[in-house]
Amino acid sequence: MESRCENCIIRQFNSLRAMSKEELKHVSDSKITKTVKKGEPIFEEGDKLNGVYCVRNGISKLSKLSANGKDQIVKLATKGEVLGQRSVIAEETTNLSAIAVQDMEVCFIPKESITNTLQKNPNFTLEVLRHMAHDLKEADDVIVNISQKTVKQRIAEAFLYLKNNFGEDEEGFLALTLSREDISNVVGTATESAIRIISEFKKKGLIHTSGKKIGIKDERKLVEMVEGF
Amino acid sequence: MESRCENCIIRQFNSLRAMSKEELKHVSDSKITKTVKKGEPIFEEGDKLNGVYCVRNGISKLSKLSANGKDQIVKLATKGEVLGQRSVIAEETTNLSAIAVQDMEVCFIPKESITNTLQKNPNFTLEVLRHMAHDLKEADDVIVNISQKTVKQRIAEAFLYLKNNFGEDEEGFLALTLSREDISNVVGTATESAIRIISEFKKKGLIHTSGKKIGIKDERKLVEMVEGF
DNA sequence: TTCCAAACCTGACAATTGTCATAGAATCCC
DNA sequence: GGGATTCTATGACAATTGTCAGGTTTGGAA
Repeated sequence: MESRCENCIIRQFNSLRAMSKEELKHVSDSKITKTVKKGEPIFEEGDKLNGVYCVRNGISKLSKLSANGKDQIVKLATKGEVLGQRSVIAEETTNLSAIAVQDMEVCFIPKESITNTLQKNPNFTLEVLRHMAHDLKEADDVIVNISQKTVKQRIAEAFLYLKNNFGEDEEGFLALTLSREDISNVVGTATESAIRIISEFKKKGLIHTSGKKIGIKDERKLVEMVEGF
Repeated sequence: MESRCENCIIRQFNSLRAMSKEELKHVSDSKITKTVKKGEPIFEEGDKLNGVYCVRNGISKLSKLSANGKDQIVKLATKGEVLGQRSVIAEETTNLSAIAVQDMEVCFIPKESITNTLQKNPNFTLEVLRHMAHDLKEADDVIVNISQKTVKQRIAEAFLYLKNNFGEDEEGFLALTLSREDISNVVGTATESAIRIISEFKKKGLIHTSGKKIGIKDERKLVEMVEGF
């Protein structure tokens, strides 16, 4: 069991790689490793976070509750991503809930380690800034997609996204299995609509399913659908 | 005519305030002040930006073209905001177009001044980071609103937003007058739908209009509508 | 294994929204 | 000032999407 941040490979994927040896050591000494079971929250909307969570394993959905009682999933975060950064930097309660969609292993890093380094190590700050710039661009893309594409297109796009970002298992099913409700919360539609469209895709031979698992059968047609043909 | 950044009040509202005297001097020496007429672009989606633009006056819409040929307005930027930061930091072409919706005065700041300072002045970097964290949160909110609220609710919300952020003129009309098309691009709907709903609001006495100008008449009802009553 | 709850699925219908067509109003430019 | 162009407005209709109301299946706990 690898328990020192200095030796943690995950670090290479996020802004922690810009930390100095000493800073990392400090982080490692103060961090707490936690396991989170599927369905359990890491934190919830409105929480005041005392640190950030570095994802070592598993996948989390970041969602926000809307006035009508439905969750909107804003992002899916996987290994290497750091959750709660925005909230710690802005010194605000978090605007999102983070809930595990798979069993997870995360490292809690107290905010002092982060804020100290932010003030002293410009490379680290810049690295964090770059990550946030990337997130912001992705958020802009989501806005455009959600407002200008039909539900059908958004669902097709979601499947392609899942394949490209989380891959497939040996049998050709998407490695990340989401419930129909989660899918509908990603694309921002009613669960029934999502189910209906999934059935339609199955009938048309675009995908195949086995229980909750979904496999992509005709990627090209899905791409065409996303692009509006 | 105030032309030195050191003396520019606008600076107090953005991350430039975290710059040192010398850094500001350098920025001031290298900046170029431009005027942009209503309807003209400051930059367009896909441009490689050689710097950022600090808004001294006027308002710009930040938009992105979707596959179906419609623009989606992602943000309205006013006095004090810095445009193009994300793109310069991520060293990518810009993902958004910035077009003036009012006559504007902007200062172009070459990216070297920015990137140099980012590497040397952690306070500045942190300040930029805070601003971006704020933008990201706002983007999350937009995602939830657009996907979970009806067009009617989003239009009501847009009017309230315009009032709160840009104020009203002496006669009680919203100070920022947008075309019906821009309004529809803010809320992500067809222009005809936006027009229809505006007419409906007028009939119900929620707003009054005079040409393109729109004034809020019954703010409480609008708020209730946004919240789903 | 069996039972229960949760998740999935489908139909019927209504509400919302987009599209197309057309006409009037405002604005710009010569 | 007048004509062209763009913006606003409205009707009619179709397509999309949401809601409600049932079913069936699945998965996990007792």
